[in-house]
Amino acid sequence: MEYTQQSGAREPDAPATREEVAAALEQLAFLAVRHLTNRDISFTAASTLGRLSREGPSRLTALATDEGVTQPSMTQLIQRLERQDLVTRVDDPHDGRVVLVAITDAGRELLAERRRGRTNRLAELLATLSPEDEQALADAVRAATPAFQRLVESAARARKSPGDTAS
Amino acid sequence: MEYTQQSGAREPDAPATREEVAAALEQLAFLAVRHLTNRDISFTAASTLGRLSREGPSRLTALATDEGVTQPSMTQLIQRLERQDLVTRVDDPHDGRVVLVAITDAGRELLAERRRGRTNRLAELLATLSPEDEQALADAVRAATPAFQRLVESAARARKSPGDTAS
DNA sequence: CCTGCTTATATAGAGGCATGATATAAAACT
DNA sequence: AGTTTTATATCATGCCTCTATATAAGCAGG
Repeated sequence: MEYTQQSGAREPDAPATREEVAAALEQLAFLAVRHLTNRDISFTAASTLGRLSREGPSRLTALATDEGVTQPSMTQLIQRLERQDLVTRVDDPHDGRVVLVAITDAGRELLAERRRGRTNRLAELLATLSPEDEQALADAVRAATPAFQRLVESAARARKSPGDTAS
Repeated sequence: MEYTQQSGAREPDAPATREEVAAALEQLAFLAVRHLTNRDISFTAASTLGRLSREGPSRLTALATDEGVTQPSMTQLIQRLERQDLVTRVDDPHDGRVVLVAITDAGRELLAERRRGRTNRLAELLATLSPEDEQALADAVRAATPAFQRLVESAARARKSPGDTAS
């Protein structure tokens, strides 16, 4: 714990505190969840499909740990996705225990479809803003992207080695 | 549909497109769900509690429509929250049909606890960044906040009057 | 007052999604 | 060969959501 927990009133020119950034990111997250979420498949399902799309066929247990769910949860999820023809299962010739899960073309199409839907909804939302606001938002996104990218990577690492404060 | 759907290659100095903003928000949503989510209660449960905290006792049906779930879903959710002593139900003296749902002190405490947890986790994450990255993120958040605030309000209005493209 | 319409909430049944505990089977290691 | 470890599956349970339907209170007209 090396950050300082500030809670008093701030001067007008003071830099944004971590708490400010946290609050803003939180609000952003709520917006994202409420307006960019498709109801068709679950978050874990979408995330797993995306992973299979990026990284190719994977073992069940690897998927489970990467997605942060238990192995039985992943088994069930894969069974459902299989029923929907979004993934297929192939036995590993080198190891009779493992099952390799691979995304199907239908799975890829679903991912693309979801992405289109999200982008369109967001575009509609952005279209309600004034051009100045939209520009400000776009500039901020541009400016923040590299740092945010590293934040996401750091977060991914944090998941692997759980030095977290228990929650 | 008055926005233009751009999809070609972009010049290096081109302004951020809506697709870029969408991608950024998407990544943020993933980060949020993976790292800012407490497993104790669901998203809808937390959001409903927050609403009850902000807006005071409300009818079941009003909560359902505001949260975008069906009335039976809200009935069940409230039943669960009631079992956990996070909300209470009071009969409306003016209308024998309605049940007013109110947050309890325990509910408020849970909200505060969750917020503390999220902020702390995010602060830890931010602390892993270089000072430059953290500054960049803070500056971007500051710059984007007013526009983003209006975006959130616009989004809230959009939920009320569903002129959406079906998804 | 009684019939019928609307509104507010509840119940029933089904499926997705997660869990912990446990079973099975293949691989690996004495 | 026997034991342990690894990979996956199954079971029972609970949350969360849905659609369809039931109950019950308010409301309107005869």
